[in-house]
Amino acid sequence: MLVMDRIEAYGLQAKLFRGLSDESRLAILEALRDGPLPVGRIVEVTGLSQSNTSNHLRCLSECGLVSAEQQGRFVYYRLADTRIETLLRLADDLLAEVGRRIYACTNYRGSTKTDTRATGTPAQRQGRR
Amino acid sequence: MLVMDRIEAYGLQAKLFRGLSDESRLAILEALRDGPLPVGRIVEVTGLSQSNTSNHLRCLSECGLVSAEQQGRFVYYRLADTRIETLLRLADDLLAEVGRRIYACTNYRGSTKTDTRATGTPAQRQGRR
DNA sequence: TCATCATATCATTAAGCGATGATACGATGA
DNA sequence: TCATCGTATCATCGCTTAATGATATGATGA
Repeated sequence: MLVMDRIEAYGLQAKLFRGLSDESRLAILEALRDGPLPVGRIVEVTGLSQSNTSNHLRCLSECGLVSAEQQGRFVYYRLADTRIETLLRLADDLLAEVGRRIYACTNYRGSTKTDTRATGTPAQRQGRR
Repeated sequence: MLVMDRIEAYGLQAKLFRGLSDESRLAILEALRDGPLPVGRIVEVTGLSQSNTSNHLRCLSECGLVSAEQQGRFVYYRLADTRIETLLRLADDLLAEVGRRIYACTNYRGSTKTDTRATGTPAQRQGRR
């Protein structure tokens, strides 16, 4: 069977991986590994701006990667499926082997860029408070 | 430990997932599941253009997802690690559950777009030959 | 009701990145 | 050596999309 005939199917996989292909979203998912958190807490932990965090959460939520639950004026987010963790761990395993090469891969500037969130690195911002 | 302190680490994961977040590259990886193939064969199977295929192969190769081996004037590509297959299968599992939502997710136009490779869909192009 | 807090939305901007077409490279056989 | 085949490279273009700042929405308590 020609792969071509099923190329449409890759759209979904591509979307899933695209959702996971952003440092900020990965940081959010990681933050949620230990359990549900309200948005404000996610903002603190990740160092992302409030609107940026909210945008990413909407993205993750619409894609079914996280789920939301309102409690009072807080909205708690949690990982929607345990397999998301599994996927992330498997990626870690793979990275243990090919990580060095991926690091050297210049096709995607995403991870090599100087951090553009707010000003300076998250660590720097943390120090400034 | 604040996730923030390790945010740099997500760069690698992000890159890995970004490498997997493209329909064309997924099609190429799928094509290589059954064993090594020369570039020309990949071009046929996926319906991608030659230069486009070559570009993606370079990307995948530099990131360590596929490996290349020259044989005569052909260059055979293969999956570099079995865990790549595992990762793709796990993604399939996850998609079985959240696939519908991801399909409805409009944050990424990538997979919903009308196919812009060459003219028309790959299937249409195949029929034209 | 009003002020405030927590979160969401939106327009804008700048950069990322995939596809293409032309061209270069390198191996092979005549 | 020359023509050809298989593959790689490169510049260019247009769409995609992450981040920001301002603003809106909605819940809560005084």
